[in-house]
Amino acid sequence: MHVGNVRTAVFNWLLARGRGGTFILRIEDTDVERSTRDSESAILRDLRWMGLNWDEGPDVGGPYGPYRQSERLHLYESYATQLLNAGAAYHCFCSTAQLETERRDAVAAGRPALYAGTCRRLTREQAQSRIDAGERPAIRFRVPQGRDVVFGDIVRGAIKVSTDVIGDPVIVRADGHPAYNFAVVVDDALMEITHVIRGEDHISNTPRQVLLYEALGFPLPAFAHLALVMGPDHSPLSKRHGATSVAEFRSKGYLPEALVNYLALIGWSPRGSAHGRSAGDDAKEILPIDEMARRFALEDVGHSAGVFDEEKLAWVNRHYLKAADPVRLAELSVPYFNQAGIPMSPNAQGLEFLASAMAMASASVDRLNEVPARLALLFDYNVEAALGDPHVRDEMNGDGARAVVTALADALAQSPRLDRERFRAAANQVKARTGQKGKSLFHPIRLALTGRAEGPELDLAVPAIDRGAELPADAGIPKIVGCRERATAFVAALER
RNA sequence: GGCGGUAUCGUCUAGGGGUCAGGACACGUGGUUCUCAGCCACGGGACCGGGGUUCGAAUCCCCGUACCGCUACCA
Repeated sequence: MHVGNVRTAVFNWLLARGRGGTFILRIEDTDVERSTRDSESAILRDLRWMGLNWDEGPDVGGPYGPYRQSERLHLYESYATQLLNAGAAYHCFCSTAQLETERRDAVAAGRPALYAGTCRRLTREQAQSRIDAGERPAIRFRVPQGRDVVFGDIVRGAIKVSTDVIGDPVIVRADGHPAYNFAVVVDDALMEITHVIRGEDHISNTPRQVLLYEALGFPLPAFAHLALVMGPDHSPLSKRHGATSVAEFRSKGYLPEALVNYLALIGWSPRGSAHGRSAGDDAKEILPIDEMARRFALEDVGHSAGVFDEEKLAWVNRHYLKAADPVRLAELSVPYFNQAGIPMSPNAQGLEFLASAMAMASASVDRLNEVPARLALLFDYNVEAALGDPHVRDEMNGDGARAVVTALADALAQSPRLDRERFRAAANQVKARTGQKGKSLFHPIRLALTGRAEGPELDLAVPAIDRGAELPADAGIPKIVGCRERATAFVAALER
């Protein structure tokens, strides 16, 4: 599912949930080519992951089923027949080639490119005899000429279109499948849909549909057309802009609540939220989905297209990462460790350990896929690689740094596994022995204990390393070398 | 080509006849007595153009321009 489409789903969901409405999932699978089992299950999977639960749908059923258009063919057929009998629709035998020629001619002549009406005046007898002769016609809706169709749009206000620029649309294809514009009208009416909220690419379809509602004697729902989501170059968001599908954002390690929150912010802001001279609590853009539902109003939705900004998505994601349950984060991170070449399948104890180490990653990372890099210092401690770095070598050539590391190894030699207090005590001991402080004290310690010049706070990292070193082999976590062993190995390597 | 839609910092937006045009992301600077990230503070940065209405227009109206959509027996 494309994020632009889920955003539409988000707005629908928000309205339904905020007003005690019913959120319905209907599968529009009248295009046999494009509609597959996979595409349907992918939609369900993405929607579920996003937390956009539905009250009625193909999987849960409901009083207005079935919820797949492919299972409602008899309904469309019956309404098409009704239209045919009323003279509001007619059979069309025109070939695609003929249609194409007519369209090109119309454009060349500066006329609107619409159906020429060739079969409009065929009598029912003429049509019937051609059908009997084996021709397979489509069914077109007879658009009344010379009047304006006006419909209200909650987002944009009244929209008026002359029927003179609307060609007679095909409502049933030659293969018997209904066309989109027809199927949705029948379904929306039968399913008693009150609000049709969709992308603005459908606004030109709406007049045709309004005409169909009229011809069928159905009451009109409320319409709301949402501006589209664009890429940074202001063209429709597509692959070349990077990730575009829910599945891709999921696999990059965005949290669903963050994606939902961010998507809702494109084209909508809570009334008065960003308003005023100073930012108060109301100015918060971080809003849990239920809170958004409570505040959501279609009237507050913007009119113009919005550019999808992954930087801002990442910012929103960070907020949710910080607030998330560490155990959940630990579970979600496991696949990323495996991808990153840190194979693991933690049991409960391993997970608990991972969760305890999560704080040093979740507060400083944009996405879950960055967690392994942030926590790699736990698992791959490599003295040779560290000393192979010219900068590290350089720093360790200083007498001060050398003394710090040696003193550290000494201090840790007798020490039990470090927790935060013991680490501080050890650091103070080194400080007293060497006279080094601040950066020239802690940076060599960091190098010796993590093998890296940068990383999480040592107060967090050091205890995590030693907790990991105590883990039994069956915890499902790669073996972790403790700080004592690291310091010793580092000094030894330095002396070589 | 025809028809429809849209136009406030780079981006998402608030506002709307008289405002220092506000906030958020991003960016820059400084702080956080180990680093990166984070966090905090401060800073630069916008009303598409032209007419009209009005004492006064970014705001209302018209035209233009740009962008987007539709113009399918796709949805």
